[in-house]
Amino acid sequence: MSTPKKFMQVFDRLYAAYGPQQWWPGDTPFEIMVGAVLTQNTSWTNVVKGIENLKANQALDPQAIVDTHAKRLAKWLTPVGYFNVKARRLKNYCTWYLHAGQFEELAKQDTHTLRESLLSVNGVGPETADDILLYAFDRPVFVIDAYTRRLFSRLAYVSEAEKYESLRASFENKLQKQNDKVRLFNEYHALIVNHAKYFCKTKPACEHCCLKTQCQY
DNA sequence: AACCAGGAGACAT
DNA sequence: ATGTCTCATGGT
Repeated sequence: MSTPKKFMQVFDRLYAAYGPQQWWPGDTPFEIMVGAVLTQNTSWTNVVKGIENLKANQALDPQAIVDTHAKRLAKWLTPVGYFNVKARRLKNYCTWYLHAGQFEELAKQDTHTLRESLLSVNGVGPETADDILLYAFDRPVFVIDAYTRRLFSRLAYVSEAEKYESLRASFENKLQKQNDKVRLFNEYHALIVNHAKYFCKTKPACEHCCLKTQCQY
């Protein structure tokens, strides 16, 4: 149905409109991992405040997070929203992360093994896992999020009902022949998220406005 | 003042 | 396998 060329044309238009995005916002792989968990169904501006709180308490560290009582952790995560679940999820993640030997050991694993291991953590679903794989471990996986679904279903390149794994496989397949997929996937997902600011606000959305820099409808 | 944000898990059907 | 509910603050 949609050709690989179309998927690159969308990328080219987004890149031409917005330029390189310099993702993921975060200084270290671990900070990226924390951000990936905290941003679940949450705006990034809220996540920043939570990460600032962690930093201010010397708690942007896996051992510190494991050692911090959930109640105290949740308090730091207040501005993030879902602070009780996310405190629990962060602790789950950090327990796994420390047990697995942190970045150095995990970086030795092949992408599939690492992905399955990430998904075994309670609180890490497919999108969070792929955020971490792409942005912390530089693996060529295409992240599917709500914006990706919305944009490409509005463009009628995919159906709204398509499931996560199917979409991911589809995107990765369409872009298989591109070189430097890590960089491409990195920019592509970031551009889609950035572009979401300009999504058509009308309901139902018009089908053709979603790739214009400024929707005038 | 409703509505949504860079999802995921528990649970019922 | 597929729906529905819950989690929660902050910005429009």
